[in-house]
Amino acid sequence: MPVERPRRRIPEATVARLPVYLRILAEQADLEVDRISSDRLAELAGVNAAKVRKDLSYLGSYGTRGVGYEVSFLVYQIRRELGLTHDWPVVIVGAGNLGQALAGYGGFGERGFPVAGIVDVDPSKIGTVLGGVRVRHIDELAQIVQSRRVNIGVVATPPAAAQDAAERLVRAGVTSILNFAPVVLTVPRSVEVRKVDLAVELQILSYHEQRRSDGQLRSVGAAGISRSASA
Amino acid sequence: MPVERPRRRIPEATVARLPVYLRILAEQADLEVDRISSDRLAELAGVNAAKVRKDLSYLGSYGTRGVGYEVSFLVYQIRRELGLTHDWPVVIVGAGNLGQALAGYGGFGERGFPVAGIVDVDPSKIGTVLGGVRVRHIDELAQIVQSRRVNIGVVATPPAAAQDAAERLVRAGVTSILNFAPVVLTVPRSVEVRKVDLAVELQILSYHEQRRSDGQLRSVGAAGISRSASA
DNA sequence: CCGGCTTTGTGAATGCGTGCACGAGTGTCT
DNA sequence: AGACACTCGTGCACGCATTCACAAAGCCGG
Repeated sequence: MPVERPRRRIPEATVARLPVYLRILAEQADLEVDRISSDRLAELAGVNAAKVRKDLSYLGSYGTRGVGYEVSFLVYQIRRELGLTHDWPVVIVGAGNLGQALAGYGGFGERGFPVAGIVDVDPSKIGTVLGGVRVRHIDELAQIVQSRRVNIGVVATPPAAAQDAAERLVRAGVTSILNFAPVVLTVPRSVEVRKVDLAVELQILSYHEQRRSDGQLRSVGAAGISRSASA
Repeated sequence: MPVERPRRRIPEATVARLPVYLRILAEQADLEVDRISSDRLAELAGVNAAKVRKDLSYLGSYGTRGVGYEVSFLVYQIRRELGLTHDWPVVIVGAGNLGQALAGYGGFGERGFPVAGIVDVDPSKIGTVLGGVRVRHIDELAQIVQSRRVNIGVVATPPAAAQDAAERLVRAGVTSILNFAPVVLTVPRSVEVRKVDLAVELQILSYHEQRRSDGQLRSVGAAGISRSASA
């Protein structure tokens, strides 16, 4: 009876915000703040206060009316709900530019996602050490996944190799994939995929920039747009 | 009168998918495919065919009933709508692990987002060359933004420096920001911000993993889950 | 030129997410 | 003890996004 079951299924939109709340709450805890209102948390998270309350209500009624939420308790509850009570080792496929940066980025392990292994096909890369982890051959993937109980794989290969990487991960037993390659991965429905695509993000920004200038300036010299930009 | 005005405002969800369609269509064009149906495009993009048609209908009625869409024409229309008819130089703030990877990642310039500059505060990094671009001091930011007509800034600093970086970008005249730092940026409403947060993505995956194992296995040995993993 | 086949474009139904508004607790001060 | 100020939890209404389903439109073969 150590844990209560989550009352209901938590909406995806809420799941996506919980990590943000968690980070902010952890910061507040470091600042010795022990209680926080939905208003304040909303402000720090850049969202609406009602949304914060509704989001948190999915975890249970852990606030106190007239007072707010106890920071450390909320941190605990969110961590529990997100499954962050233990580490989730990850394996990175692709030791190129991006794979190296990911491995070198310390924040991974700190935040509960230690790099259990990095693999690549390129023999020249194998054996090099990135962020304290030795690059191994991709054929060792299954072995790593099984011995280290890895559930999450990261695809950091060139686009052409991404689908193959994903299939290898799935065959090895991985059930969640974070995909950095600009490719739509095809995987069994039971596997959860999230993608991070820089080009897509930039193109979305481009759309808004284009729209901004469209129907405004017709003059050719796109001079100083700056100024009047106060926070 | 060279362009028709976009008929209506395009929904954000659609804007986020257009880049995906665009990439796929460009690939198809390379494969000498000159016509494509919404069904096929939906399959390649991993979405519903009706959604593809509705999305494309926001650009105008560019399909032919009974036939499909002409690939090259669609590519042109989407590029135009996304504002990809010309380059958008970007400036990167932060030449650390991530900034270096971003600069080194060639795909940036190729896709219409050349790196106009990289800046950092750390004197030891200034002068080094990343991906063909020399790292300059952050005080030169405004000068770079203005002389190169930069509208898009990338924040690749440590968390503690991100807000300051964003403010400097805004003051320099940047109107869109892509934020890689795990921090909620506060900027004027007129500035568009998109964030890419690895920790958040991993924590979302963690949630689903946790949920998967919850209420299922009570046994300790989490053996081979693989097999039966066909696309 | 007609009938059948294909595929688009879109109205309508449904579902999901957001934000308001307010009742229901809680703490504080007199 | 009672009144007041504060803040949570949530019902409700609204708007956006997704999906279905079908009429409209184009192609082709005979």
